[in-house]
Amino acid sequence: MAVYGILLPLPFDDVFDYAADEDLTPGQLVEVSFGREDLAGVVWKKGKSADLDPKKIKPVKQVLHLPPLQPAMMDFICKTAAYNMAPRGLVLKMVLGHKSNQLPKQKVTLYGLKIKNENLEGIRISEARKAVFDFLGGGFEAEKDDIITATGASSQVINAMIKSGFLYKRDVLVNEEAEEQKINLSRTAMLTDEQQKAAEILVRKVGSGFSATLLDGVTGSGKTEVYFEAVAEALAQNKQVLVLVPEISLTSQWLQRFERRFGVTPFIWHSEVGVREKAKTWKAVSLNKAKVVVGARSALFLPFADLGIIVTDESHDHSFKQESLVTYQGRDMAVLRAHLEKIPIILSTATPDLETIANVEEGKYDCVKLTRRFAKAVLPEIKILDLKKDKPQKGPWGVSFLAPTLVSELDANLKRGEQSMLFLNRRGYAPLLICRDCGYRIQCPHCTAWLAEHRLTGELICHHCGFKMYTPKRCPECGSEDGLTACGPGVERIAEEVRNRFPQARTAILSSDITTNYKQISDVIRRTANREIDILVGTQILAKGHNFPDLTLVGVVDADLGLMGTDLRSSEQTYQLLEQVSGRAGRGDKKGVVYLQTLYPDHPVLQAVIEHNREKFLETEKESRRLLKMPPYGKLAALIVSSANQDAAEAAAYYLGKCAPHTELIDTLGPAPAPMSLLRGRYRYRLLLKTARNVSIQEVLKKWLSMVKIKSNVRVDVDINPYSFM
DNA sequence: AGCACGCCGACT
DNA sequence: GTCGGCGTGCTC
Repeated sequence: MAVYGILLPLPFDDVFDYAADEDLTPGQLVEVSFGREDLAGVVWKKGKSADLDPKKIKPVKQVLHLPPLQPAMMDFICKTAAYNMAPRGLVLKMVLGHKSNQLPKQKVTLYGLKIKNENLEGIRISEARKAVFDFLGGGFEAEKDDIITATGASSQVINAMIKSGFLYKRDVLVNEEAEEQKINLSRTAMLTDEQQKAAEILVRKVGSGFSATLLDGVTGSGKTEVYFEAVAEALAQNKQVLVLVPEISLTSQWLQRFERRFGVTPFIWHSEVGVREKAKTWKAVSLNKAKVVVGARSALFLPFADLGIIVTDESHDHSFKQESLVTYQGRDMAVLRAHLEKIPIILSTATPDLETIANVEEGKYDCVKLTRRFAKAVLPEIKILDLKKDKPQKGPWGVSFLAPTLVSELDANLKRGEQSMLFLNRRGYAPLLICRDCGYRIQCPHCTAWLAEHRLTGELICHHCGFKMYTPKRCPECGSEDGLTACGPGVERIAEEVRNRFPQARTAILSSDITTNYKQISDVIRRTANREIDILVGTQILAKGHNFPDLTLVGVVDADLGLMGTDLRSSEQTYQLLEQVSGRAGRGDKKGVVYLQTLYPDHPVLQAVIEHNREKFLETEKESRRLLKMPPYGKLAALIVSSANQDAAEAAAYYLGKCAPHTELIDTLGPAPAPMSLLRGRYRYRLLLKTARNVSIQEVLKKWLSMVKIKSNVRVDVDINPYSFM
């Protein structure tokens, strides 16, 4: 009986000792009992790690019939954990995925709708039940857990629905295996000379070890088609391919382009994919049957058997950063994985961030440029609308948020039969309700934030913790009947104004709280692409890589949003966002126009956007980062000290601050109450650690944290290279 | 993380 | 008297 160290998918950095009589190899997946539950774990090393009573060592229950993790994958787990200051077990948890694919399950029970959505008349339906009906509409089947997470309905609601005959259940064997993906490589792409040259450079990287290449192309230049060539090359060498995309841009549009090129649907991996499907994909990936996977950042932790290339699409996108459980920047971890697997990675974007540019300038990354838009398309003209001069005019529906010039241009565009888009990065109807009579502002009980009004659902919602309440009729403070007034615009309010001004136009809203799942988002995007929509009003989602050939006018309702942020990346992010949004206009053969509404027409970021002058923006931004010794010219880490008990959080934060290292190369700031000083019922304090580039910030953090005894009701979260300081 | 154990306040 | 709040400690 030999003892082995088994890494478990739990928040521990160390392995646990188990005994086995057969010979085990590191990387093998095993089932063990831990406490009262059974878990899948990974054999990490031979020999015992802890000095404990041999009677306590439990036996390995069984070796799972799954391919073992490869050494590069185990190395990736260790390095990801070390870099992000997370326990290795938590990184393993991301690798093993959802619980149900960790242990082989015999069967799984799926639920579907027994009756059609349309036949619901005369039946009283609660909010939760309605969500279940919507989720399972169109013959969709899902596991109970998936229905619960997707709809927020409780399991009692679902049980009641089964009992009263709304849902049927069906048992499915879970050990179904995916067919090997057959890729059609005989197709070829139509590329311009510039694209062809870029593609050739990328193709040559495949199969020649590690390399990182920035594919830097203006919006609409056909980056996707270019990196598809490198994908094709990897597939031709019979290697696997991983394409990482921002969570929301994995729409049917992207998939259609992929299918047109390769004749198959790739395996898809993101948060809305069901447990059963994930188990199938996980296995197919580890058995080298899945050749191409497209997914959100979590797909990076899939155990590929023979990976040949990684692509990150829209690689500047901030949704590659995970901010919960293990905090990591998916794009950076993708580069790390490519390095360990000794394969190329392509970072594709129109708006690279400063870190990536610095890596190119230092020769760590290669760079391939695409400077021209595809076919006849040209870059749109960008015009600034000074809201101080071009003041929005009140209408019979109330306050206006659109400058008269923008209104008349929208009108003209509508008359020409062309499409328009209005962009405002703010969900709901209004960001805040204020009482005109007593000045009271309705705040979230769990966070330092106002509650946003959502008029479509009649609710006030906290955009930070999800707290919801019905919109009160009277002011909760003074009881005034008509005092509550919506303050400022959200997309719903802009859409309301558009409908009032242009009742004949077909309008739609694209916002994560109205279009809540991939199906709905894809639907709006499809209708827009099919010209069934005249004016599309939307948030963030609009900025992401969609292709609407007939869209010729883009209006940015508030270009200043984010310009005044305290975040070191806020001007970079605003620049990227405006550039990306502008990039939606004029992708077909008609020229596009973009209007930026602003109160600060001379702001350098806006000036750089209208001139399409990225260099100018980058130079000023680099200069200020250099002066502040901020990334990429220094390293940065944030410590968030939080507790349900305010005194405990404050005490711990000040104690950390007192022990903070200060040297020539190391600087600490804080503690200060975090910008969101109360979040989800926890009081938060923040400290920032800044070091020179050649210092290992993780080592400094480790030493610092080991000096301080933190009480158990206080949590310290480390964020390496923080994006948001919230 | 998840779970049990255990020690104090509030309520049928 | 008991129910249940969460602070503490443990899992190989």
